[in-house]
Amino acid sequence: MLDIKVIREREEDVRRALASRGAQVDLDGILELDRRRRAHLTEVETLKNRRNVVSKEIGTLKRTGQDTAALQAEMRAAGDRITELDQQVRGVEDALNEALLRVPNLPHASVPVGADASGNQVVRTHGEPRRFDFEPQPHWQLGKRLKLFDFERAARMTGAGFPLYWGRGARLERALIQFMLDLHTKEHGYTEVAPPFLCNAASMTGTGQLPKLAEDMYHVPLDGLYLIPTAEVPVTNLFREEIIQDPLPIRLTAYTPCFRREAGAAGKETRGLIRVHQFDKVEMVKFVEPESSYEELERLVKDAEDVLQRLGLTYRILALCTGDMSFAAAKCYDIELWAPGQNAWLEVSSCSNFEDFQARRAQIRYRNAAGKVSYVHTLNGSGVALARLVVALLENGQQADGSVCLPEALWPYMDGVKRLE
RNA sequence: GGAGGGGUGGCUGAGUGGUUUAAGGCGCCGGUCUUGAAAACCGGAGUGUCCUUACGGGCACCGGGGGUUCGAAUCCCUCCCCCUCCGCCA
Repeated sequence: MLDIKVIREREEDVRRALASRGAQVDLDGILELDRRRRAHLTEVETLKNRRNVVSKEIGTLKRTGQDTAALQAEMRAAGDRITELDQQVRGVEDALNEALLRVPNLPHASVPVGADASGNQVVRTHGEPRRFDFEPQPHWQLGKRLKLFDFERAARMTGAGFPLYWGRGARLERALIQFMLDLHTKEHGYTEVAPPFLCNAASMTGTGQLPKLAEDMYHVPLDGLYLIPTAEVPVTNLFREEIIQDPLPIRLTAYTPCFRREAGAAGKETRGLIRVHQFDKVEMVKFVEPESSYEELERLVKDAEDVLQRLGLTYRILALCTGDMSFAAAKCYDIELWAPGQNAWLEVSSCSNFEDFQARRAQIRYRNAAGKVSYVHTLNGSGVALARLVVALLENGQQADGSVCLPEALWPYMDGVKRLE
């Protein structure tokens, strides 16, 4: 959420920044609500002041046995008017808040300007796409022959897009989770947390999934809960409505499954594991002081890259442009893996700095060096998302006979199994 | 799911309708004293928001929301959470 004071005082800057990301926002309407809110407040608070003073006076008069009927009658009328004005204030505040919750974050000055994904910039590429002396197969063929997963049975028990891993496929999934958590906790300085997989509406609003993206989530109306689309939600909301007492930065990592309805994506990239309704992911989340958040963003990307480098995979880093960034991000890097069976790059991580956008929504604050309470900056990034990581491992490690060589870093996690065959 | 007990500031803990502008204690910050520290003493300190160039002032906040009243931490309704016991259960 943007600070209404910033909108009020730097209206033209805000307009320009929102336009650069192609956002349609009724700033005039928001500013008008803001004006009305303040005008109403001034009026009702003057009345309340009078009521407080007179009520105290009534108390004093009554103690000395004097008649207060006239004053009480006057205050009753004032009370009615206060009730009326309070309702107006609430109405305006609700409308203002509702509008502000739908305004996206402002892009950082370093974000490339562009209208859509074609404006994204390749920051760096690591490794070379592997050359094959045979026709590389897509992962669904490799996985079927090696009995790593069973999409047909999973579709029968649940539905399309809910993968079922089998045998060494299931083991590979678990091994990768373990490998990534170990790396982040033992070498990158993160603390592991294991959060709930469902969150309430307030948490979903805090990180920015609600109100705009409701149709992208699985909802359990009976309990008012949503299945998490990413561990970002529970882990960022860990400190919701708190003034954090622990020293910053706080770096957390969590494994969770992720659930996404992928509304509107039907028929697109739906084959195999590329786009699914449930996938596993290891996430990294940081709470930092504003001064260091961009430094922390670069470190976050490095921590995600380390996973891929140790697995010997070819990837590239994209700086997303203004028009392609997600709602809450001020700056975002995507990491894409090369998948030879698709002849395409697959997004396996999105590393974002939200600055104080989520912190303001979720009321996550800390005391700065001067002792003043202020909003933290929040960041998160996948480190990394599993299903597509498995795709890249299978397609890059495949041999002419259809077997798959696993990178050395995984051998200890696979009981020494070096090759799936 | 049933019954009972609770939710007050960073922590602890008083407060059942009007000098409560939320007592006291602990912790915290500043000062005096000291070579330094501790102790003691003195002082300070919440969050949000509105008005104001500033100085300063107002309003709101005692788990959330609503109500009664001239006036609510206090009374009423409702929801949430925590604790104890019972039931069920991996």
